[in-house]
Amino acid sequence: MKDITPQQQKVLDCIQVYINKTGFPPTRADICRELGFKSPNSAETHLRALEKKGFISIESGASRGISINNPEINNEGSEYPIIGLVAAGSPTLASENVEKVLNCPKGFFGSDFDYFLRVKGLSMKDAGIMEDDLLAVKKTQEIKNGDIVIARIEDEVTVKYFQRSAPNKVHLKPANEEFSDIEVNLEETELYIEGKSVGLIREN
Amino acid sequence: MKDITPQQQKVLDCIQVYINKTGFPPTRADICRELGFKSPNSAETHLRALEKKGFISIESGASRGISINNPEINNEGSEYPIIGLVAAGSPTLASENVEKVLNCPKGFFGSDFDYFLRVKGLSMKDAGIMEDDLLAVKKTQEIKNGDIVIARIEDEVTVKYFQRSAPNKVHLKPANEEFSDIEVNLEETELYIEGKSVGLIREN
DNA sequence: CATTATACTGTATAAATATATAGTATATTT
DNA sequence: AAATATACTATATATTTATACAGTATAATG
Repeated sequence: MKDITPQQQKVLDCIQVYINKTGFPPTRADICRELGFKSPNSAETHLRALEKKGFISIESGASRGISINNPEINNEGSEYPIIGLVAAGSPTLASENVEKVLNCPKGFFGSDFDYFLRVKGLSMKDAGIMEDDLLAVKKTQEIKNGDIVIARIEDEVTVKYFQRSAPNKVHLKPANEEFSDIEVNLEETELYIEGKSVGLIREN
Repeated sequence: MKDITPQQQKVLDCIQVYINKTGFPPTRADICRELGFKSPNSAETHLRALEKKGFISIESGASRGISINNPEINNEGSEYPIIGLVAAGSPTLASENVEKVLNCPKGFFGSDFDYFLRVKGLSMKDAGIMEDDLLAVKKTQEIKNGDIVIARIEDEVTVKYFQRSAPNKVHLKPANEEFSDIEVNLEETELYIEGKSVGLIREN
């Protein structure tokens, strides 16, 4: 991140204050009003400079399409992301997968965890895991037989019971008679374990 | 805050997700795209309804001038008691019933609640409520058919679906074939509704 | 039975907004 | 000395956007 000039800092602060106050970013004209500029192009050029330096992002063509880039990892608090549909191949915690964030005390489930996964489908129904439940997922490779795991087979993400049946064979078992076991031969098929479930939340 | 309809909830969620994803609120057209509407007026009328009910504010004339009204600024956690075995006749929240307390953000389940109930038995298994789960219970008498209620019949506490079948008759329905309905004739039997379930937590 | 709320499509338009272009001026870097 | 970045004014315009108006349809309410 390059150096910011005092005037650019003023503009950046102005954007932050405006968002805090109204809930949405300012227009060029709003920035001019706040900072006393007389031409919208004054704001425009500052915005372009801030974008070039990486402090903000500007969505081209969109009104008020300014967002502040905040690389500060907000992990020390207790805001956990809720992951909805995980697009094939994309990293799980990428921001485009984050449905919203949920404030939750650390160690709420006895164990640490990394994110909430919004459950799709009823394949774990008999384990009391229903559609739209939030699974507290701990990213780990330490899996025991019988754990409920979040697994990625080829490009599909699924929640199942984990059972190693042979050195190179893993059974992924649903908890619903209407679904059948998935048998994975590790020599033929790539299996990636995202993590395991350490808890569950249901919002009625 | 008035009741929100399912469709309005969808629109509200859509706005929140859009803001989380982009950093700024959606336009009417954006909402239409996300939810499959074909007319911007579909979004407009939903927005006006949400505004009228107090869920959002709309800045007149401003593009993307939507902000979500969040009266739950108090996301500092509170300590909620976990109620285990409820002794016959004793008041639910009496200290001898408190198993332990759990720190949980206010409004965690969208709605207020008063305590956690440790679930015993599997009578609500098919609703995804398993033994030892914690039900977030809101003490209220506002019960709709289909709500999951915590009911006290004579001296026993039970969790069931609530269904009023006649002015003086209530069906308490389990979600498990192995259990049978409880039919309560209010003229003969005393039925006290402790409250209803507004959420669930499972600690693995 | 009339009214109101919900839930939409479709079209139109005034106003809001991003953004380009043309200048002026000063400081910093190469 | 020339190029580049900063910091602005002023004007113009295509596009975006909010929002009104005209409909259709269904469910709930008094």
